[in-house]
Amino acid sequence: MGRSPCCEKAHTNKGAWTKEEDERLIDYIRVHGEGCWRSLPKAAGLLRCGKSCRLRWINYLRPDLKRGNFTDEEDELIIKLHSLLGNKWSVIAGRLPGRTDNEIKNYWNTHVKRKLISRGIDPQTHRPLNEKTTTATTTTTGTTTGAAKPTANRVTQLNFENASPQSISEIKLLKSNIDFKCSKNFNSSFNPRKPESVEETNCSSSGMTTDEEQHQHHHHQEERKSSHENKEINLELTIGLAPIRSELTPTSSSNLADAESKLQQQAPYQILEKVVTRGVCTCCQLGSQRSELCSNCQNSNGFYRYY
DNA sequence: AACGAATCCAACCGCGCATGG
DNA sequence: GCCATGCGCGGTTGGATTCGT
Repeated sequence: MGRSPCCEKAHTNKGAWTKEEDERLIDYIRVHGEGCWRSLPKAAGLLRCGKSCRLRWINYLRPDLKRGNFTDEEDELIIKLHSLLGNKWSVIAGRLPGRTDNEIKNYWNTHVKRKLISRGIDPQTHRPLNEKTTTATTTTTGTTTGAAKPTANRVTQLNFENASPQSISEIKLLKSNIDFKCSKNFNSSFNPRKPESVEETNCSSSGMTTDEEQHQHHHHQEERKSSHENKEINLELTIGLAPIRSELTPTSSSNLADAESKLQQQAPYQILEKVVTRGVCTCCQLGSQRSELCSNCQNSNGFYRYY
């Protein structure tokens, strides 16, 4: 039952890394490159599990890491991206060169949360703390800095038992603007550590389901959920743009103006305005760690494709 | 100076996804 | 289609450090 352990724990070191271990790991990766983390420790002569090596490299040893305090610009960017993406630290990290998901996550929990609260903004919803948009009560435990409670759920469950019909319809409307992770293609293509798939699936129409298929899929999901959602909506906050994307994948430049105006209508995610007006495709904004823009996204009229 | 509280952050853990046999 | 495996992600932990009294 269950998966086999990632390594033989009895023979691995744990805890803080020594300088010697760091050097061994750096030397090995310098020669052989990243990857094959499972076999790396043995090959490099390290008594660590592969996961541990990977983490140490990604979060601490990578040469392109930027150390030191976050700038105000980085601060604001993190807040904006979090309002868009939620706790997708790796995606957010993809937009902050030299920063790791772990670093951003820690920074968020220790600094940014507090900053937002002091501004009267709910760090989870990015709405004013005293705003009552619905009578819904979230079951996510409100965590204060450094006092994270063990909530294994990655899904925000909302209880709508006491919600008014108007609130429920508002929520449904919002929900219809949100992709409930219904498109696996989109999800996997969002992985910043797989830029090739970003380009293949996001930046070209090939390899994607058609708009019609996506609508049907979405519709079926809606039907399945509809009998339950008055009481409890499973509001998966991970990615919020697939339906928008399907509308906005422009096939001609004439569609771009429509696309832009539609994007700007997505009121709950006003941050999109900024993404759009910056004139950079979301695939490059969010997905790719490469500094240059993906060529498939560029259009002759100066716009980029949005997803 | 001493002590407890608060904070920071590197590292660990467990789960989900992708992939290949 | 099923299963095993590897990797990556997000949540959490706990030791180290800083702060306040």
